[in-house]
Amino acid sequence: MARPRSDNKRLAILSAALRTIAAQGPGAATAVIAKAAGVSNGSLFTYFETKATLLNQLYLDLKAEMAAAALGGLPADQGLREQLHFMWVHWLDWATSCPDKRRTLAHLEVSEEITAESRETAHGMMAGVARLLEQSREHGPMRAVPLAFLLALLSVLADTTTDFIIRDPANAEHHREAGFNALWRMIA
Amino acid sequence: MARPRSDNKRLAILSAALRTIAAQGPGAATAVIAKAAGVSNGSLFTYFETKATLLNQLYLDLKAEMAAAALGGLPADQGLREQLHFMWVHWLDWATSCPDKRRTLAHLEVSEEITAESRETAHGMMAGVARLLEQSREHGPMRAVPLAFLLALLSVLADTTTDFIIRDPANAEHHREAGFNALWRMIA
Amino acid sequence: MARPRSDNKRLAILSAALRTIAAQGPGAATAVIAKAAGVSNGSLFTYFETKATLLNQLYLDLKAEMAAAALGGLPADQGLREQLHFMWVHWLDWATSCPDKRRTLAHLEVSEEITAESRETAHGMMAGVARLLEQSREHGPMRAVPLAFLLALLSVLADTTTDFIIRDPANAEHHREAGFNALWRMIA
Amino acid sequence: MARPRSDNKRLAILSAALRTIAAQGPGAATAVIAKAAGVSNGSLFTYFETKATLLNQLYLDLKAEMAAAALGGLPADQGLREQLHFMWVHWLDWATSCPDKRRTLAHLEVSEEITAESRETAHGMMAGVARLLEQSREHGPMRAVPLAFLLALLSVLADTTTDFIIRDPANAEHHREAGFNALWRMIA
DNA sequence: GATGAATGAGGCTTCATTCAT
DNA sequence: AATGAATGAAGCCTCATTCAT
Repeated sequence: MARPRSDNKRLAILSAALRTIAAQGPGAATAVIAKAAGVSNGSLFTYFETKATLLNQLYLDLKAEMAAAALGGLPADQGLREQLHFMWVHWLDWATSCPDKRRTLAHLEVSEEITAESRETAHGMMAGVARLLEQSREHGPMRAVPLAFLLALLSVLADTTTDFIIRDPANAEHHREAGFNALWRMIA
Repeated sequence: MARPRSDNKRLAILSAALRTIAAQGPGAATAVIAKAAGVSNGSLFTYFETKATLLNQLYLDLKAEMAAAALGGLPADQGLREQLHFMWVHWLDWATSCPDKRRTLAHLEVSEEITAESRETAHGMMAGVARLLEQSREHGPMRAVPLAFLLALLSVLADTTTDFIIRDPANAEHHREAGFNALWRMIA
Repeated sequence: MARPRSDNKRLAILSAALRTIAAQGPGAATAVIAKAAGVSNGSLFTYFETKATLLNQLYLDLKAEMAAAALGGLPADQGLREQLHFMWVHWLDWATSCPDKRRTLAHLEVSEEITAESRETAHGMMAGVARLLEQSREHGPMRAVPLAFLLALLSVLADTTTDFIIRDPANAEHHREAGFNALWRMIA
Repeated sequence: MARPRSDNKRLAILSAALRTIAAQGPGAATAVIAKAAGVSNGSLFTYFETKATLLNQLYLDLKAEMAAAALGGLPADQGLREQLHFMWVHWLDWATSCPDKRRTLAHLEVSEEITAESRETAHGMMAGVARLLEQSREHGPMRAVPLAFLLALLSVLADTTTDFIIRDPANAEHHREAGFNALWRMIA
């Protein structure tokens, strides 16, 4: 099977999967996703060999988008705290402004269908974040723990903070800063 | 009087569900769970009206067990930091010593099948932890954030730390303390 | 298995079956019937070897009761038309006053579970009605058709008339007489 | 364009349902019907959303066919008695020549699965018969009873007569005329 | 005998994937 | 390549009947 031609269709499927999974979880039927994409039942399988393939791709796309949002435009000329704060703000902005993406990502993160390889790749996308973290903690109390540990902590902190912002958007900025300060106290 | 409903069997089903879901996720077939419990296909449904019922029950049991582990034997006569540390240690001990329970709980936590009511009940089980947290942060930098936020942070910190201990058991104690110190820096 | 002792229980089951089947059709679960009878699940099967046995017994009981209602107190000293009218009135009275019995009988009449033998036996219960019919049509236009045909016609006439009485009870007497007159015109 | 939904297959399923239900009643398993239709288990559900849908469709089809048989080619230029007789003959011809259809229709008529709407629609198909009946009874003894009552009587008369023809086909014509004469005496 | 738990064969329906058009 | 019908393996749950207590 050659590479299918229409990139549009491929993207439509990915986007439909995003919306559908946000609403129904990863158990959403491929037929439903296809219909949401305006594409036939069977076409889905010319673009993605398998439902798992689609899920993994979606996972990687979302992770990449999230990483890009977090890392884009980092003010390299400023202090570490400012850079980390910048990243934090953009990460949370992304997460709170696309609740579907966040929700779907949360679903996929715990899905059995996502392969170890995908998780590996996704991990790599956060290299920039990791680097920033590495520098930030260099002289701090967590200078000796595995970096991966720190990264995981950052991730769940961001996630939890996002939850609270979504639940109580009136105090978005307040929660955001509280979360960041907690993070900074932890590592620096 | 007829054969009484056997508590053993009930527990066997719960335990089989635990093991099976740890391995296959909440999508595990009831038939598989039944067989793992050494019970007939239909018997499962005399003990649990529905698959969802079983899942919710399992969720509540695990939560209760976790809360009990975390809160049992709290040294009320010691300082807050000591008490919180005590809780932290016992919580992580429980989580690292029953990886299946932890894994299953993680699965259920994000499952669509768990009702709001169950989550509510589970939340109530953590009241003791919440109280401890409340006192610990009373004069600290997070004295103004919603307690629920703090509780959530504690929970994901514990979870993440557990992950690292399981992945690298040789340094269990080290990770455990690193996690606790991070927590304490955050809140106190 | 010896003859079980409690006739009460046997009757309770029969009566529960009557009510339950009226409401849910012959597909009603034996467990439901047992519970309605205030009897255990398994007891039902010490009184009736099989669900089919129960259904057939119920069928026969209802048929017998209906026949008895129709034939009881027949004024043997009066004319044929009067006797047939008497029977007609009592038949319809019975049918309209116990809608559950009628409904259940209708269900059983078309059930696959009722054996040919039961139908035979039930047929025999209508011998009195048949005799009356035989005499009534003796010199009429239907003197040559099989008696069974006539009996069947009488039966469906009565049934249909009952339907209309139940649907429009305000004109019960009117429908009843219209039905009888139609019958009489047909046969005499 | 994909393989179009095959009318053949649809009809095969309907026909298999007809045969299977005639033999086993409306409790017949969808799997059995599918196999009888030479179709996969799941295909049945691409043609009929639900077992109930299939049953209702079958009911309507049979009713329509029966009505068409009864009303087709009505000699409008002849007297009422002749027209009614014509209808009677054709109705009975249809019923006796397709015993399966008749049997299945009888089963469906009393099934819980047939919706009120289907019954309504089916009722409408008999409008032609109703009209004929209306005219026939206009000056007769039943001129005052509800037309629906008459229609019901006609229906059970036809049904009962069919039974006897099937049971004793040697005297088909005889039974047929006896039935018709009884009907005519009743209404005209 | 009475009870109700235990059994396991189906029943209906969904769904990922394949295949004819 | 696109379509959507076809497939059949599960999945959850029901239920008549049996059996331990």
